[in-house]
Parts: sequence; C-alpha cells; structure tokens
Amino acid sequence: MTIYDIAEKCGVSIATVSRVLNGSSRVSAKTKEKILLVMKEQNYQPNPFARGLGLNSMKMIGVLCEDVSDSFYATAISLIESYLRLIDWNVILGCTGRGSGLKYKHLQFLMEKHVDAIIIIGTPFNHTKDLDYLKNVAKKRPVIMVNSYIKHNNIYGIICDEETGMSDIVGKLAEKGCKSVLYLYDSLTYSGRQKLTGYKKGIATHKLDENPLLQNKINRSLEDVEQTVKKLIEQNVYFDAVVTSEDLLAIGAQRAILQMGKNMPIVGCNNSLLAQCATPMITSLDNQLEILCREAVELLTKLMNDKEVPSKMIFPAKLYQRESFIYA
Amino acid sequence: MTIYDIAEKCGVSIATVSRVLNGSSRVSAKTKEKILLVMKEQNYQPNPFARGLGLNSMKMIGVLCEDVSDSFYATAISLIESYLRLIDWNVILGCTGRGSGLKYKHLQFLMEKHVDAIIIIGTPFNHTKDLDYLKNVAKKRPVIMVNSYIKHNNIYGIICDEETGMSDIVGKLAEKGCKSVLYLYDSLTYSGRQKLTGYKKGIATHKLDENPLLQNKINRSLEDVEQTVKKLIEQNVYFDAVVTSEDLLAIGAQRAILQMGKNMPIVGCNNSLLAQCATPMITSLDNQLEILCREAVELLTKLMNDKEVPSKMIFPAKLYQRESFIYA
DNA sequence: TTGTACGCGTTATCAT
DNA sequence: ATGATAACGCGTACAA
Repeated sequence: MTIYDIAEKCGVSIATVSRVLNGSSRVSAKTKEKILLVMKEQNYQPNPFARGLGLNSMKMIGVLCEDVSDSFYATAISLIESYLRLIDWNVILGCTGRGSGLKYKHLQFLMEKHVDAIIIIGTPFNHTKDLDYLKNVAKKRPVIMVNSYIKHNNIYGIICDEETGMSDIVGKLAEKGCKSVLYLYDSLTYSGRQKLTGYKKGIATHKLDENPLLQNKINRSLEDVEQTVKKLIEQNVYFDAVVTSEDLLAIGAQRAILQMGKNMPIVGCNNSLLAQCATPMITSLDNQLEILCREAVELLTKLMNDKEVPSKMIFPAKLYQRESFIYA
Repeated sequence: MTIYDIAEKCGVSIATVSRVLNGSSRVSAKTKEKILLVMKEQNYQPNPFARGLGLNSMKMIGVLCEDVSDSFYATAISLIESYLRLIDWNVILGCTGRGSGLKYKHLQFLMEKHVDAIIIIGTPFNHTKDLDYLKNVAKKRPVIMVNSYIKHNNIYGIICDEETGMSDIVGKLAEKGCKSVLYLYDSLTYSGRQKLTGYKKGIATHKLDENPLLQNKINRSLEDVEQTVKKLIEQNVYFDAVVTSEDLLAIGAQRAILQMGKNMPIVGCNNSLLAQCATPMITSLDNQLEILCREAVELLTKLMNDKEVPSKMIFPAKLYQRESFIYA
C-alpha cells in the first residue's frame, strides 16, 4: 500500500491524498471523506523512510545515558519516553556505559540515524574525544542535558541544584549537633561535583570538622561501602553523621554502622526505591527528576518551534526525610 | 554532503561510491582509496532515510516493556540494548504502562517506524485489542517475547522456568519444616501465572497447607504489603514462610513480620538490587535475564539470516540464597 | 479544489 | 572496473 495505490483507488492524485494525510490546506469534504475511508479500508500507513527523506526527520529523539539498569537513569528515561510519546516522538535509546572516551561512539551511532535532537541524562563528558564530538553534534542538533551541563552553543542544561540541597543537609546536621560529617561518593559527574561542592560549602559555613579522611571516593557497591565504613570506624576516625552521593552508598553505610553498634543520621541521594527498602528507611535528597524531564521535553518542543529558550534552568532539590535521619 | 558530492569530487559515478560504501563487489584499489579519503575528508555520512527507503530497513528494533523505571525491565532493556549495539542495531523504546487495552497503541507507534522486529519484555497481552494487534504485527515482523510467550506464527518466546523454580522453593521450605507458605503476588503476567502455578504445585506436591487465605494478590507497594501481612498476623492466619512474586513484596513482608516480632524464611523474585538493600538481605529467585536477553538477540540475528530457530526456549531459574532464608 | 512533476539520497540492475 | 538510470514512497511548488 503506497500513496499511489490509495490515489488510484480514489480516482485522485497522490497530491490530494498527501494533503488529507497531512491535514493541510483545503480538500473538498467529499473527497477527503472518501480518501480517509479507503485509507482505513486498506489499512494504509505512509512509509516513514520516504517521509523522513522528504522532511529530513523521522521524529526520533536520541536519548543517551550511562546505564538504564541504574534506577536513576531508568526513571529519567521512563519519564522522558512518556512525555515524548504524548507528542508523537520516538526515543532511540543509547547506553554508553561508565567508561570514558567511548561515549562519542554512541553519539555517533545516534547521529547516524539522523535523530532530531539528543537528550543526555547525567552523563559526564570529560574525555576530550567525547567532549569534542558532543560539541560537533551541537552544531547540527540541539543537545539537552538533564542533570548535567556543558556551556556551549546549542547545548541546554536542565539541572537540579543539588549543591544547595547538599549544603542545606549539612546545615541541618549541624543544627542537630553533628560535628563530623562523613561524605561518601562514587563518581564525579556534573551532579557528583555539585554535591561534593555542596558538602564542602556546608562544612565550611557551619565550621564543621574538615578532616580530609571524611571525604571518601569509593565504588558503587554495597560491599565496598560497608568495608570502607567499617575500616574508618576501626581506625577510630570520628564521625557522627553520614551523607552520600547515592542511596546505595547510604544503605551500605547504614548497615555497617549498625553492625558496628553505632547509630547516627544518614542521608542518601536520588531518592530511589532502594532508600525505602532499607531498614531504617533512608532519608534522601530528591533531584526532582520528574520536573527536570518534563521541562526537558517542554524545552525541546519550544526549540522545534523556534521559540526562545533559556540555555540553563535550575530547579531546587527536595529532601525526603525518613527514619535514617533521626539520631537514635 | 551526498553521495553525488563525493562522486563528483572523486571524478567517479555514484555507483562506484555506493560500492565502496557497502564494501560490495570489485572496485579498483586506487579509486577505492581515493573515495575513502574524500569521504573521510568531507566527513561524509550516508543519509539513513534514503538508505532506509531503498533497503526498507533502518536497522532498528522496537523494544517494548511496561515500565522501564521498574528494575526488572530496566535490566532487560539495558542488556538488550548492549547486545544489539554490538551488531549495529538501534533500539526504539516503548513503555506501555501497566494498563490493559492500550498496549496495541504502542505497538502501532513502533510499527509506524518500520522497525525490523519487535522485542517484548514480559508484558501481558490479555486484552483482545492488544492481542489481535500483536498477532497482526507478527504477520509483518518477527516478535520476540522475553519472559513471556504467546503461541502464534512468527512469535518467539524466550522464557525462564519460574514455575519449577518456584515449586522448588516451596519444596525447600517444606524440607525446612515449614507447613504454611504465604504467597504474595501483584500481577498475572505470563511470568506471574507461572510463579503462581509453581507455588500451587509445590504446595500440593509437599502436602502443605492449602488455605486460600495464604494466596494474596496485592498492589506492588511497600505500604500495601506491610499492611496486608500485619492484618493477616493480627487475624491469626497462620503461616511460617513467605514467598512473593517480587522482591519489593518480600521486603515489605519481611519488614512487617519483623515488626510484629516474628521471624521466618522469606523469598522474593527477580533478584534485583532491592533484595540486597533490605536487612536481612532477601533470598531471591533469579530469572536469568542476562541469558534470556542474550538469547533473544541471538535468535533475532538468526531470524534475520533466515536460519531455523525454535519458537520457544526455556531456561532454568536460579535461587540466590541470602539471609532471609535462614529461619531464625 | 486538484493534478503534474520534481526532489530527497540511496541501492541495485543493467549496460559498457 | 565503472557508469547510467530506474526504483523506493513521499512532500510540495507550481500549474491548471
């Protein structure tokens, strides 16, 4: 079934069929009706490749993340897919992995499909190769970064102010009387750097213990966190609260602390389902993904309609207080 | 940059350029070299839509699931994407949501993009509208169902034998001396039915308590499970072990049980990260997603090469024993 | 209101 | 080994 077949069956030209197909301009009600009928009868579907060739678009957005199996990325992609779906856009998914210097390959892969835009979710572009390629991509297509940002023409950032969020947490801990806040993180993405900065600022502002031993970069695994925390306690490194860049780290830390017979406030980040699965439930800083993703898609549609958009939007984080925040 | 530009710059015809582009047939080493050089210089990339139009394929696979933000689906999609990526196929993602009678819309959406095949991850097609459309899809494109199956021409199933897995679990509990095993589940997908059947068979085989109050369908939420389990205990419904269709349910159940001052073996399903975040860590039945997904992609490539493939493949499940299995 | 004809960038089938 | 040219199916400017 092509547009020619439909045209023939209706005794009209393909132009007319194309017109009703695209709801454009004036077509007599009668012919329109007939064409619609035949299209339905024949179950006609325009060929997307031909259409793409003519319009230079197949209404597809490339969405890139490091790893969909991570709940943070998964949630974001779920949200973005559903929002895009509402306005008839498809998502082509790309998972880069956490390695450096290989992300550009995935961008390339998406660009080869002529996606109309690229949405990147919290993925670091530190390696020169990756970064250069990304900037080249931006010359051809808009790039929207969710919870990450790189200042460059045609790259837009929609981020959560986790820095303030984190620094506020430290403030609350200080109010509670905590003096030494342990910070555990696993990677320095844009978001990761924000949180670390927030932690440091919080510590400085509230004149808390600045012991460098209290800042630990570790792997994102329960075993590693537990081991690290236990070791710190065994080595008598004093701390009376824990903040982490990730719920999983907070969970591991909490487990280790309880096992060592201690107790103190613990705060994670990302407010994932994991946080609620731990006992006691983990207090967590929510980066408001739902808002970020909605705004990302909103911004995209504005861009497509040549409207003006801000290059950077910042939304506040929100703390979800749960049991782990209560000093026992 | 089109194939014409490249041809012109090289003083050859587009046919020759196309030949080197597709590595086909014989081209003199010299011209080939020159063409490759110019292509690199000009950063030439063939237009995917034009190519799609000619070949009637853009090497894209539609992948459908209910909800990527669910860790089971997320893991599956992550695996499938990476396997497909290795052989240069793109993933178009579709998330249907858990509603019935709307999934066909999403299939339609994918089919409109002329994907070469569809992979469906554990998504139920109970509603007639959905099912009929799915069967129609199968007339045009191969459909591969991961952890689900519908017997039909051109639909292939790659499933995990969770029925046996579940029934074996009940057996192990019986060996431990348990008499009344509570079963909690949240949905009757293909996989969900398998597990329920496995549970019933296990109960029957080992002559355990068949009290219908021990089979509870509930919402997938921590609050609901906790409430349900507490109510059962308060109503003096006796049970001495819990099995659930989902890790999350097991976690909620465990929490309620501990809070009520009891203790017993608890087993979840899907072996997600959640299971490890609970304390005690939840024993879980792993449906071997990695194997299923790898085989799904393998099967797909065979299909594309017109090789014979089985319509259904079944792999065994695997129990990961953790703390929650130890009767305290 | 409707039709004609061309362009979109490939691949593939013929010739040469 | 290479070139000319016909599909592929659609959108659209222009003509009627």
